[in-house]
Amino acid sequence: MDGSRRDPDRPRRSRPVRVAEEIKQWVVERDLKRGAKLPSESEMIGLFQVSKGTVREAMRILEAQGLIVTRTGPGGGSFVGEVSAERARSLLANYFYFQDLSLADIYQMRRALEPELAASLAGQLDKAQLDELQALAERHPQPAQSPEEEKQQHVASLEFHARLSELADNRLLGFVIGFMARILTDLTVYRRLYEPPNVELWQRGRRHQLDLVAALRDGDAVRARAVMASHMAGAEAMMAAQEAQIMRQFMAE
Amino acid sequence: MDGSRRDPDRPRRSRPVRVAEEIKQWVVERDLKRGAKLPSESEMIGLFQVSKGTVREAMRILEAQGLIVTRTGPGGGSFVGEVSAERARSLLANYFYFQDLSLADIYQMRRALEPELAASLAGQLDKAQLDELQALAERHPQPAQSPEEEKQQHVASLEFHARLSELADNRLLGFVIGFMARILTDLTVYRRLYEPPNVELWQRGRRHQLDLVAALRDGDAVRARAVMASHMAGAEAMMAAQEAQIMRQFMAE
DNA sequence: TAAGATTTGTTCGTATGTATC
DNA sequence: GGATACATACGAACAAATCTT
Repeated sequence: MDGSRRDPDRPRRSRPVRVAEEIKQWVVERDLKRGAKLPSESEMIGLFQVSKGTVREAMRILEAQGLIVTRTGPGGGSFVGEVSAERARSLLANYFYFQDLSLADIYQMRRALEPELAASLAGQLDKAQLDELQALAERHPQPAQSPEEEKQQHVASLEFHARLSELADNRLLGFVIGFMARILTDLTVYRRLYEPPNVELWQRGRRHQLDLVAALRDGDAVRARAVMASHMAGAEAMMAAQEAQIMRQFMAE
Repeated sequence: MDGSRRDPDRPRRSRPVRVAEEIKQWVVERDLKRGAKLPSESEMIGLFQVSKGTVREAMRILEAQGLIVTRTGPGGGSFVGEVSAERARSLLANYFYFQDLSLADIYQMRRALEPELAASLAGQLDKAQLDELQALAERHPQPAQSPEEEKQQHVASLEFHARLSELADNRLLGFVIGFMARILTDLTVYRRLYEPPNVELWQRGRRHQLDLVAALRDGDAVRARAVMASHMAGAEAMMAAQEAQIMRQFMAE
């Protein structure tokens, strides 16, 4: 009887992967914070009794996950590096590359979450933040003259939502909304989305953003929520005309 | 004048990282699907004119992101591998390790999303799925006798929500809810969460799950949404007693 | 069962690049 | 500019896993 036979479904983890896990644990155990220095390559070789190549593969694994950053030169080495929101979005986008998301799916989420964000932001922002949002909303006062301009304006509108998401106190709520804004932006930039410019709906959208900033300024959560809900309903109607579109792209880092 | 000076803020990307990006693009350009074979190590060496070590580091990067899997032996090599939901959750958890999420944040999201999921599932499930959910809800008919048992029951309850999330047609909605269920499960298992067993609230939660399955069976979206909303309100009250808890752990793969 | 073929896995020695002092 | 301390990259050799015969 050999109890140590491994499950053939779960392939044997290679040494670099195991070393990466050990390093991760090594960091967690010591509760190292962002910027803390990890042992050097040669120290790792001694610590884990593996060759340089194996250590380097392990480091690349951690680096790909955004957990460490590496610098050359004296005083260089590997350091604990906070995973950036941008990297997290990229890694998550890889997952949805295979998932056949539709625009309807995204708008179902936005309908549920964006009003919540709007309400939670009322009365929480300082003047500079409110002014910045207002400036974003006030760009492109004129209706688009060409499909290209239309595209730009739509990206700008999504930027408004992305900025809003960064201000969220609830980082999970902010991340999910920012993630959706990014997907929609990529779709707008790389694909032709919103082909038929709909001037009237566009104007309503712009109006909504300005109304929202006003409500946030007044600290009126109820109105902020209502305005955003109405905005989402309008945007969704804009989508309804579009075919169900599939996300199918690796998104660059 | 040297126009090719690089920005010192954005460190030079190492060769393995660049090769990984090229391979990724190589795959996207050819629209390779899950299971498609990539060039062998030796072919990569020729293709990108780099050493074996560099190729291997590049492969580890892609592997860490879940984009490829690798097998040894004849017929082995690297293959396009769909990113699993489990891996996506792990990678995202790495991000939130640094983000100071509170239980209040998670429950704000659940309040907004779980009722939406419940409503969208009404009338969409077959008998086997409904029976499975019912079986999950019917576990632990008796109130917990010990803190340990209490913990087990709470994990089981979260399993109900996790299973529900897998059934979602909207993969983004399902993923986010599943992610939260996982975080809460980890917190329950690794930390002492819900220390004071509250029998009454627990019973209400169990009742809600059974009511929800019944509503789903009837295809009654309105009732499903209402039941879930009530369930979330109850669960949140359960949380209110708890201190604001911080997520602070790398979550294992 | 055993041998051979194929492909990834791991090590080591050496050389080069890069940033600091 | 030179010395120093790191990571980066290469190439050759050997080990291990796995499929075929």
